[in-house]
Amino acid sequence: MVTLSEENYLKTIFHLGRHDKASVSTNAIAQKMETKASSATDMIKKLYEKGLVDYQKYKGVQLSENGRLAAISVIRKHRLWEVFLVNKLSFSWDEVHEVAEQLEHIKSEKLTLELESFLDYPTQDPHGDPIPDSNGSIPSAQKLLLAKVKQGHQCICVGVKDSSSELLKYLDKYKIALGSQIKVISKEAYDESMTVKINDIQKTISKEVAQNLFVKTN
Amino acid sequence: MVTLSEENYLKTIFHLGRHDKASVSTNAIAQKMETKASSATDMIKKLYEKGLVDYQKYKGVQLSENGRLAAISVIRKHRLWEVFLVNKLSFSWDEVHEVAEQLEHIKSEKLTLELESFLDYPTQDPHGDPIPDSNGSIPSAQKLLLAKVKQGHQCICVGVKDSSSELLKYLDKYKIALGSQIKVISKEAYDESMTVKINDIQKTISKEVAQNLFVKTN
DNA sequence: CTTAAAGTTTAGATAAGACTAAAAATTTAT
DNA sequence: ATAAATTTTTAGTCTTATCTAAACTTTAAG
Repeated sequence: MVTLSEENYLKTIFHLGRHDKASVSTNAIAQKMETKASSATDMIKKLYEKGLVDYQKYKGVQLSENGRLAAISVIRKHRLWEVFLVNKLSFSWDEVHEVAEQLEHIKSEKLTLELESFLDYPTQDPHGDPIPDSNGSIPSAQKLLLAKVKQGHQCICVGVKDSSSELLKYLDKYKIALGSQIKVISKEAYDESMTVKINDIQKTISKEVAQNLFVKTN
Repeated sequence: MVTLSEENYLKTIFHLGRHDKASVSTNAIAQKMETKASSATDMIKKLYEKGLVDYQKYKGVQLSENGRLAAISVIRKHRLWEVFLVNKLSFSWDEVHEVAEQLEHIKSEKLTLELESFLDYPTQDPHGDPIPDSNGSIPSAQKLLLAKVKQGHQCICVGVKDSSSELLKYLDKYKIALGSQIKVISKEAYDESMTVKINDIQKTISKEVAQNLFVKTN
C-alpha cells in the first residue's frame, strides 16, 4: 500500500529523473515538493524500505522498477482526469491541475480503466503530455516546439511545455487550443518572434510563446 | 478547512442523527466508524472546537448548522459520483460505494457543479437516495417499500433500503434496476412473499426482498 | 436509593509526515 | 590539498489520528 504522500514523492522523483536518467538529489525533491530537505530524506528512507527507490546516503535517489510503475500509474490517472475535466466537464486548461492533483490518488483499477474507455482511450492530456497505458508504457510524443517549425510549414498544436496558468490563459484568450492548425508565415530573426495563421487569423507570436508550444507537423 | 477524517465523522453523525433528531452517542459513532469510543471522543472534541457540532460531556453530540452543511456537502458529492459511476462508466450498484467513499472528499466547488450539470441534475443516486442540491436542500423521497404496495398496483423501482452487496447482486441477477416497472400480481399472507411482473417476467419475491426495495407508485 | 453494568472520557503511547537546528559528508575554490 | 561552502543526514519536536488501559459518569436493576 502506497500512501498519498509517497505517491507524490514518487511522481516528483519520476519527473526530475526523467531527462537525465541520473539520480535525483534530495534538495531537488524538497524544492519541487515545497518542503524541507530533511523531510525529503525521511521520505526517501521510507520509499527505500518499501523497495520503491534505489538509494545510497548522500548519493541521491532513483526509482526502482516498482517505483517507476507506481509513479506512472499516478501520472496516468492525473492525465486521464485532466482529459475528463476538459472534454466532459467544461474546465479550461488552467483550471484542471489542482483538481487532477486530488483525483490522481483515487484507488480503483476498475475506475481508471472505465474512465479511459469512457474518454475513448486518449493518448495525450490537454497539455499535450502523453498518457501512459495500463501496462505503464508511455507513447512517444513526436512533438516539437513551435519555435523550431520552419517558415511556410503547417502544424497542429498538441500541447504546452510550460503549463503555467499565465500561458494557458494567454492561449485561451487567443483561442489556441489542442488541435488548432498553425501555419508559420514568417519568422523574425531579431527577436525570434514569428507571424502565424491560427484559425484563419494572422497573429504575431513572441519567442516566449513559440518556445512553449508543442506542435506536430503534418 | 475540514479534514478527510472530520468529514467522515460528520457524515456518520448526520446519518445516525437523521431519523430521531436526538443526540448521537459516542459509542454509536465509534461502532459505525469501526473505531474505538475514545477515538470518537477525541474527534468530537475537535469538531466541537471548530463549531461543527454541539456537544456536552456524556450527553452525546448533534450537528451544528455548519456541521450539517458540511455533512450534506459530502453526501451530495458521494451520491453524484455514484450516479456518474453507474450512468457514465459501467459500474453496477454493488461496486460504487467504495470508490464514491474516496471521490466524495475531492475539494472543488466547480467540479461538483460541473459534474451535476454533466449528469443532468439527478435527484436520486443509484440506490434511490436523494441528492442534496448545492444549497444543501434534500429533495423529499416520496418513495415507499415494495412490501407496502397493494395487489394489482404498478410501480417503479427507485432504490434499495439495505444496500448490502448481497441484495445488489440479487437484483442485478434478476435484472431489477432503477426504473424497472414492477406490477404486484398477488400477495401471500402466510410468508409475506409476493408475485410480481418485472420486465414482463413473472417472479415470486420474498418478504426480505420486498421490504428492502423502494418504489414509487404511478 | 444504592450498587452493578454500561457508556464515556482522560491519560499516556504510537505511527505518519513534517519541521528546526545541529552534525556530518561532499563539493568547490583557492 | 585543504578550507569554505553547500548539501545531506540525524536528532529531537510537533500535529493528526489512532489505540489501550484506567478513571469517571450515567443508567438500570434490585
